[in-house]
Amino acid sequence: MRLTHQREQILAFLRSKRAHFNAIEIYDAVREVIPNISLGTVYRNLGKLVEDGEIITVETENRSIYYDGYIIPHTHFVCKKCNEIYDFEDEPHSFKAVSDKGFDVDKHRTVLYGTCKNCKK
Amino acid sequence: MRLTHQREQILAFLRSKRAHFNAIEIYDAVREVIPNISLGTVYRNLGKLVEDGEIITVETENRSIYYDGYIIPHTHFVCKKCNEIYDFEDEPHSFKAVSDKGFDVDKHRTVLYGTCKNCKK
DNA sequence: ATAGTAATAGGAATTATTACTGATAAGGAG
DNA sequence: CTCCTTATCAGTAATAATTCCTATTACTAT
Repeated sequence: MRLTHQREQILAFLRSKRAHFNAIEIYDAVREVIPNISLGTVYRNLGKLVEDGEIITVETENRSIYYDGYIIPHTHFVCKKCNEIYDFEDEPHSFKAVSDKGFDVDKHRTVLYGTCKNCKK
Repeated sequence: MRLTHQREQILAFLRSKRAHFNAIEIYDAVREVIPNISLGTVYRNLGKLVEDGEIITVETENRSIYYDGYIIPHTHFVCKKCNEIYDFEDEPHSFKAVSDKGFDVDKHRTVLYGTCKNCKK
C-alpha cells in the first residue's frame, strides 16, 4: 500500500481526533489541507484503510457509515437525540461461546442506543 | 396503528421465517400475496413496525438494512463469505456499566463478523 | 351516504457510495 | 538522480437504497 499524501492526511485526521466521522465530514476536514481532493479518493482510501485494519467502521441507524481511528476494541453508544457517538470500554463478549460452536470471529461491533448523559438534563 | 392488509402481510412474513431480510426481499415476498403493493409502502410499514417494536433491524456492513421479526434480544453473526446472518443467545452485556455512568440504554446491537461453520468446510 | 382522516400506489427525488477514465505521482530498479 | 511501472488521483457518471410527493383509495364516525 502506497503512502500517498491523500491517504496520509485522511489517516492523520482520524488519528488526531477521538471521535467518529462519516465520509463527507472527513472529506471536508481533509480539504482544508488538500483543497482539491476528490470525494471518491476519500471513499477509496477509507475502504483500503479499513481493509488494512488501520481504522474501523461504526454502523449506526442512519444511512451513512462512520469511521474511527481508534482501533482498540470498544463499544459504541449512539444517542438518539444528539446522535453523538460515545466510546466505552469493552466487556467480555460472547466470542468464546460462538467460536466454540465452530464459528470464526474476526471482529465484532457492539452498538448501544439510547439517551446520553447530556441529553437527559 | 391501523392493521392494514399490507402491514399484516409484511409482519406475517417476517414472523413466519426465522431469518433476516432486506426491504427488497420483503417486497418480493409480499408481492406474491399482494401483487401491486408498492416498495414505498413496504418501507413505510417497516419503519412503523420498528418504531412500534414489532420488529427489529440489523445493520450489517453492506449498505442495506435487514429486518428481523424475532425481537427477543440476541446477537447476530454475519458470515463474510456467504453473508448469512446467524442468531446467537445474548450474553450479559455492558449495559449496567454504561447506565451506571448516566446513559439510558434503550436497545443494543451486537454483530460479530467472521466465517461461519459451513463456509469453514 | 358523506365528510374527514389516514394509508396506499406509483413514481420522482435524494443521499450515500461505487465505477470509470485519462492524467499524475509514489517507489523501486538501474 | 532518472526512468519506468503501476497504483492512485481528480472529476464525473452511474448505481443502489431509501425517502418524499401527489393523487387516489379505504375506513370511521357522523
